[in-house]
Amino acid sequence: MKQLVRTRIAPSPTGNPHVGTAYMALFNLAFARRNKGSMILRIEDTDRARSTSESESAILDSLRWLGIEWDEGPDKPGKFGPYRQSERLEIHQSIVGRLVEQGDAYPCFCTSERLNQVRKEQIANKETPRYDRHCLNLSKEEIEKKMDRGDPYVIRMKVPQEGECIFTDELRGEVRIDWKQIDHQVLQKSDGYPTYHLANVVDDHMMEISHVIRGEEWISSTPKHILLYQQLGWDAPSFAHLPLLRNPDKSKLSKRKNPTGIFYYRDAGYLPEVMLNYLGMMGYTLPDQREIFSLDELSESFDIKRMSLGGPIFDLAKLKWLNGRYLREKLSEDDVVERLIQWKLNTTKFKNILPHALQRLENFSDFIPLTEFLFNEHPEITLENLIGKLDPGQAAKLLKICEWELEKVKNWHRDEIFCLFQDLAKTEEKKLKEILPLFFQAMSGKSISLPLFDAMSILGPDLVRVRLRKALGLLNSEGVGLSKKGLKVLEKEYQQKYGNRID
RNA sequence: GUCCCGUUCGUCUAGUCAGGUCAGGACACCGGGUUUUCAUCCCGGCAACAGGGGUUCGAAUCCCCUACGGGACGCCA
Repeated sequence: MKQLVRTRIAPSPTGNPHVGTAYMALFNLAFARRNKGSMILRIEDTDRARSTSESESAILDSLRWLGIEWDEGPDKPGKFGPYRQSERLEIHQSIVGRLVEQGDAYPCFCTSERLNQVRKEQIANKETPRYDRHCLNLSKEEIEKKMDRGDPYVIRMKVPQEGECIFTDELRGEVRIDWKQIDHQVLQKSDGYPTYHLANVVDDHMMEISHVIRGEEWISSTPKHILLYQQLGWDAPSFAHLPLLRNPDKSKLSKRKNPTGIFYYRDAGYLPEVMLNYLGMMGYTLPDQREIFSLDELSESFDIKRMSLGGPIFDLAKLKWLNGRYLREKLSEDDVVERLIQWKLNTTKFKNILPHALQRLENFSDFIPLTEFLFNEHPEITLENLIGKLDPGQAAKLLKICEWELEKVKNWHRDEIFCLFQDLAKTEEKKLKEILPLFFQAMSGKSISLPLFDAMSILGPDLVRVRLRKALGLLNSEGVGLSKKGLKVLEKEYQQKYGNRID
């Protein structure tokens, strides 16, 4: 009797929906459909500090926009819920309790300061950073004493000292990793929430996931997961690790180097079915090698063994070409009109824009030139206009700081952006008026345009980030940007003045 | 640094499992044609089996080593 195929995607709601998530979702879905199984969407929100419900709904929206459908999820109750890990806390804690009782896990009272110190020393001694098992052999009395005192603690897993973990990756075959390489991973944090490793094993088991299809980045922690399955007496699912999408420099796709937000592509005017089609040709070809295909066509013949394992570079040029082909081959003219309206040429969007444009209009024909940059993926900018009266180095610095600061914006609204610029000007000891032309240019390529903060809020974080980066790129290519050294210096300075970066 | 994974045109890839066609297609690029411009479209061109050893009559394909690239090494996922 063949086991029912159940796959899952497990995004963590900690930021902008990422094309990598869509990439994994696509193949999980294709695999599930091909095998008449189901795909589950599970929200991995065990990081209480970073998870937000805005991000969660953004992820759901972005996947829906792409046409990715799940059979069970937080919005689609099924037999195996809840589908949000934060709502499964009791389950996770009881399993952790069981592991402790069995002697497969133990409490650890080490402070993060101590851990950092140990890690530092290990790196200095050229050792592999790893938990030194300081708390492994605490006596019952000691543990009780510390707990009674209310000392914060985590629960760590116990890992064999000898031998190796051997598991089969569906795509790569046998993988062997020495248990010595595996750290005594934290299973439960001091706030009582499980870590990914614990929660994902427990939930995959309880949700009867048959195939774990995830990114290559997880290979090295798979032994931890296998061990947990063993300790809990559960059968492990099959594992298939897909290659990671890459930047043009071959590093793992990151928003610092590439637009990685799903909404970037939506807002820049790409069709969702093109995104899926394009993602589908990253690491995969249909047996007949056709290049234009729908999700259904992909699913119909999908064979995971056909995945190629080299990390594919996400190439905007080919994506653009593909989108062009859909526009002129797959859609009728009526369709295109309809989709164009859906995109930005609609009343809602115009109503959004008009208040900021109205004072600057004399007749209708002013509207398009004035707002053109809101509809343009890449407005043209020139070095001279960009810099204006600023010193080029200063301009580069401001753009970079702004890019970093913008990452901290929680609610992408005019007012918050305004505050950010006020602080920026103050901290850099400039008048707001002095620094704004730079950003007008970076956003619109013009000096006559809409109010900056409103324009930025309409553009959204993804398009804004790319524009800032493009301006920075222009400075660099003209040899007046930030050098590598300059960037390092700036980073330090930034940290002092603005605090840590997040990205 | 340690471990793991990977490597076919600049890019996405076919071919690898079952060794035997000048290594095929697509993007990009270059050239030509159609088009009042541009784009589309059509035709053509450039361009790769990372390197070295084996096994074999024969290796992109099987084995080993090296190099290079990537990933992991968090109370992130």
